[in-house]
Amino acid sequence: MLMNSKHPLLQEVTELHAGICNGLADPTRILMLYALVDSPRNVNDLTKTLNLPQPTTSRHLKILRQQGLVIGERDGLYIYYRLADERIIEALDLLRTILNDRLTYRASLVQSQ
Amino acid sequence: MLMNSKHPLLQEVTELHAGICNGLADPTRILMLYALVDSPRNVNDLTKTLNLPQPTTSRHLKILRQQGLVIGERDGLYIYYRLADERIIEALDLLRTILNDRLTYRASLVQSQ
DNA sequence: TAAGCATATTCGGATATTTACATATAGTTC
DNA sequence: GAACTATATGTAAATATCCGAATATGCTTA
Repeated sequence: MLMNSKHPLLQEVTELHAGICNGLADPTRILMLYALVDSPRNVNDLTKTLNLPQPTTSRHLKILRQQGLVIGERDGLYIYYRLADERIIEALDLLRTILNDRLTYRASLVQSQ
Repeated sequence: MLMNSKHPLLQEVTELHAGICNGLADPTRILMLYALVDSPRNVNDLTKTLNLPQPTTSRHLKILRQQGLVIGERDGLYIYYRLADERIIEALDLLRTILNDRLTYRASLVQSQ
């Protein structure tokens, strides 16, 4: 059961919860997270894959890091980023499925006209 | 498999995907969605439950509507809002679980000091 | 320690988001 | 149609976000 919104702890946890969602709320960051599904990648690698200026990659990675969505580990010259938790992708997939269903439904409406 | 980020369709779908996440990326809206789990609620009801000014409630509901997260249906004087899809809560729960695990882990570190 | 590559940060401007307060619209009932 | 209740929108201020360009930092190897 959900507590009253004035409850301080719930408030704080909900803010963290929203913060995680906020980390996901950008197309570039979503592409980044999916790019990390198979294996860790370094910044340069991501930069090329996503076709971005390198500072932009770093900035988005910082946000993902701050929200605990990715973990970066340095190996010599490179910093390899990986997903902090596989369930992030599960959640993204779930939302993407909702979206797909919606788009498919719209497409079927067009079809039947 | 993920296509190149230059692909126009992927780009568009990913923007919609990010839009959905953006709809979830606010503590008030998260509380709203959870408040709708058991049954539809009208604006006044939500306003009181969440302890908000009524225009604030309406504005957040508008965003949730635009992202297809809730559906509002008028019944006479009231507009009842309900979740557009149960999987929204599934996704939120999944993310909340990740958060809980993280917080629990931190708490256990404190405990063992 | 100098050079070089990988990554991060800073700064600026443009744009978007959130909120409060006031006001408007929509539907109902008398 | 006037009064009333429920909901939505306009406006303005505060705050946050995003990006490009320039620059800084970190690590490695010579």
